[in-house]
Amino acid sequence: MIRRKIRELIENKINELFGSISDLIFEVEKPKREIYGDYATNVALVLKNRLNKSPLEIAQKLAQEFEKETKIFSKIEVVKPGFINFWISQNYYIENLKKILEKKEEYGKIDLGHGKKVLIEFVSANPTGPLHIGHGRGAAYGDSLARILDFTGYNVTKEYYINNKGTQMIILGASVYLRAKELSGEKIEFPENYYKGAYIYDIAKEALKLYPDLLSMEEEKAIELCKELAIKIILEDIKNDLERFRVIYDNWYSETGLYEKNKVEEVINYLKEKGLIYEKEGAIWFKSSLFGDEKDRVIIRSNKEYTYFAGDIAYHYEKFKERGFDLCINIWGADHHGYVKRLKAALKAFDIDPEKLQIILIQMVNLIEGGEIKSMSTRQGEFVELKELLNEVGADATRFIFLSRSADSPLDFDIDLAKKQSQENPVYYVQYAHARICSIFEKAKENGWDEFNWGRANWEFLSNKEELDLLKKLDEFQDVVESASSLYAPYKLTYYLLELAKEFHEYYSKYRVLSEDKELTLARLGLCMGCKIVLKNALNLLGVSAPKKM
RNA sequence: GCGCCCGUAGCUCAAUAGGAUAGAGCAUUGGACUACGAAUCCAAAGGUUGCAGGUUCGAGUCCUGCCGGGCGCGCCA
Repeated sequence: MIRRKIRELIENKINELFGSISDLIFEVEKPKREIYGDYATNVALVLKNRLNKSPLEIAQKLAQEFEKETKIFSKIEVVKPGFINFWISQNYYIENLKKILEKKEEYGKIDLGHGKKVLIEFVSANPTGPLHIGHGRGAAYGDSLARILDFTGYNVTKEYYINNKGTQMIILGASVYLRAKELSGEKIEFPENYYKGAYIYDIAKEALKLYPDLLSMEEEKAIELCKELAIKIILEDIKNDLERFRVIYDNWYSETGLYEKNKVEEVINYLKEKGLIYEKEGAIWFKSSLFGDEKDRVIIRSNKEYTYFAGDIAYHYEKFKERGFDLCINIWGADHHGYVKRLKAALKAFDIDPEKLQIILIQMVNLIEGGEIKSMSTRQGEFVELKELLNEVGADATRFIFLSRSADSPLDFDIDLAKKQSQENPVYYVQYAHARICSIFEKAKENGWDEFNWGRANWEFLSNKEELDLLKKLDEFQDVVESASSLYAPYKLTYYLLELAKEFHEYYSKYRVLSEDKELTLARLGLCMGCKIVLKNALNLLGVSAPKKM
């Protein structure tokens, strides 16, 4: 938070001293080395060209002004090329601790979104099989991002788009139908492109139970029934897994619904009027190449089937033009990146600013088992299900691991390591810090503390280096929240948690919180409570629990 | 062939919109429990940031070209 304050202060002073300067981009950063202070800015270096003065001279002038702010700064220095280094007064950090104790679960909130309506669409796996490990990463990412954006003042809706239309669904139905035949003793030949997973048998059994005369029906009708049943069962299974993974959606949006409402037709007609549609070789094409796509795309195939893209155009048209979202965030697997340009092209055709659609591509997940990479394919029925991770690893460790990497980085999920409840598994390191603090408070109660009146605490007792470091770390939380939100980067919080937990564990092993000295104890308990609150708030943004005992 | 992502310590990854002497964890080695939970802590060691140029006060970060890896390039989703 102090970082934001310093930034504002700099902006104000520049205005006073040099007049308003447009598009000024400068940094307020935490230097890597302590000798450069708690924070530093490069603003004088950036201003050099604008003001045609030496950076040192500019820095000196600004520093003089900042020295007046004795409540915030304890020391200010101008160095070498023109950096200004700031040391923050302990008093500031104490005030921040008081704020934490007062705000509790509200601490760290910051209004970046100003109530902007944002839709986060994620997972959206086709209901052709259970969720696997790759979907899990998208689920953890999308849900955590939703929590972070909500925490930072956005009005967030979480949505799952169900692709329940098209050839894949027919194949799904036919797969079930064939398995039903097989189960009834018929000899079958199972085509290469059908769904081979074991779950298809389960659905087939269910179909036979529900429709005893299934196999004597007209085949087309039987497949249709199998399809409907399969979608229903698989979707329930998906919902169930996601719930166990603590991912709760606001909407489950059906693709077929778009067609029932004639949305797709409407949107295609609109494009037709604009002259962006043409017919070639029996198919209907959209001139996406006019809007930055590599080539035009088919939206209605020559067999009159709509492509997935057709539905997606209508879906996104509706998101912006009818449902009124200011920002839409789609979270896709990186293997879909080729699709980005055509969807943005569609938005441009509707005069929707393509920047309003943020597509976040998440790199693949490699499953490591026994030290080897296992390959996965839904069609072949070879994949590790999310369910398996939930059963064997648990939601907390699974989420933490998924959220420990930037989306750009492929993730190796070592299932053996994830299962271990040991130091190699970082989630426990963080949770343990929280549990330890809870345990201290339990002990304190045993020792006769029945209430903690922070208002009466004498914070001067927090005078060790480790205590000041912790106070600084707690203040930093607000900056981390801000960057996690504006960069769509939940992993920033994961790293922050590990750092905070580390500093707490160090402190814990070096100093005793509970002692005969009541005043010292109360101050240290206050610091512990601050850590507990921040740990819990940060964990909550990842959707990971903060246990009292482990 | 074209497009997107990536290349940092033995391994897995950070490095905050270009900042100062590139940091963690794991693994390795050696230490610390009769006091709030040892799922913890302390210490040691580990690097030509894939290669070569360029941009500037300053490059792991930006530009160009190579090398290596992943993923795409359908009237599939």
